[in-house]
Amino acid sequence: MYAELQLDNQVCFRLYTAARLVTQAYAPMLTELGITYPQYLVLMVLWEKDCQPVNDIARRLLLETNTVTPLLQRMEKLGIISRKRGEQDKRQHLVSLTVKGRDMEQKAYSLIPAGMSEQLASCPLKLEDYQRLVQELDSIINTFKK
Amino acid sequence: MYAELQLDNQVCFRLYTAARLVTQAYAPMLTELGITYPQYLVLMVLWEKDCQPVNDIARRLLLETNTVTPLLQRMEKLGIISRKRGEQDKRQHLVSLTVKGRDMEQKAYSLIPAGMSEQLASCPLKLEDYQRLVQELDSIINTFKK
DNA sequence: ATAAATAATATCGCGCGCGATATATTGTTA
DNA sequence: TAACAATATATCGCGCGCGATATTATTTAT
Repeated sequence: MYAELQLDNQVCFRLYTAARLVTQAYAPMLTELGITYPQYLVLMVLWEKDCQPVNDIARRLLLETNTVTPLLQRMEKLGIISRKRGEQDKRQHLVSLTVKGRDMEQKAYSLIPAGMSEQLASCPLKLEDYQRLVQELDSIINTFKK
Repeated sequence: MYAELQLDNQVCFRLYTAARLVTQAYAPMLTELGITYPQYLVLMVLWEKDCQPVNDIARRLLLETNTVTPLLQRMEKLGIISRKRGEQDKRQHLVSLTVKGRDMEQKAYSLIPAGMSEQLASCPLKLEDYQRLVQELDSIINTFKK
């Protein structure tokens, strides 16, 4: 019985579980939008700045391009983004929002903050707790990112 | 530009990213053990209490049985667990460690705490920060678990 | 005791993540 | 400028997670 190997002492298990459960909490709203959580992340990146190469999106999300490329292909099939080859650098694929993808921002804004805050009503954490949590998570992310 | 839809304001994106990156940090040690992170979670559950039905393992990890069943099937092929039908309840599949699975605890103990603390050396978080983080994550997990 | 409801596990399909590898384009260097 | 290295993206294979559904065994109700 090594304390270091007990499930109840694992930070990583809690991160893994919390991430899964919170992502699941997004599902009802995202289903209404017709997308998944990783697709929603891509949309947030593009809502902030449209027309970005695959690499920039991947770097922003700290994902590999071999994860992002198929994600973008599925989003293209859904008609929410389009891809075109870069003009000065023909290796790049520039990813842009379609009208449908751009219009989804309004609907997301009307669904997601309200939907999440409703579900978070019973969570005992206060604003300052979330702020500290964000800083702690950023410390961990910065420690492990390449 | 809705602040609520900006990537930098998302707790969930940080949970998702931190979970991925910390799980990746386990990979070198787990590769040496020949297992994945979810398989390591199952082993921790069984090291604590051997011979459990699929449901108990799934509940402990807050996973669905349709995730755990194939995970256990792969672990059985690896020779680290065995499954047998319950005697009083023949619907159950009781999962037990093999000798190989039990012996992996020693090796895990020699590899993982040291390997992780080495990688965490550059992380600015202190013991009390981790303790608070654990409590905050537990609040979130308890809010969203069924 | 038999039918219906419930429970435990398994199967299927799909979307990630990611290591490994391939392809095409650009940059660099001899 | 020809060879080589580096870069951007894509493809492939596999292991999750999970919604939906199926199968088998147990429990409950009639």
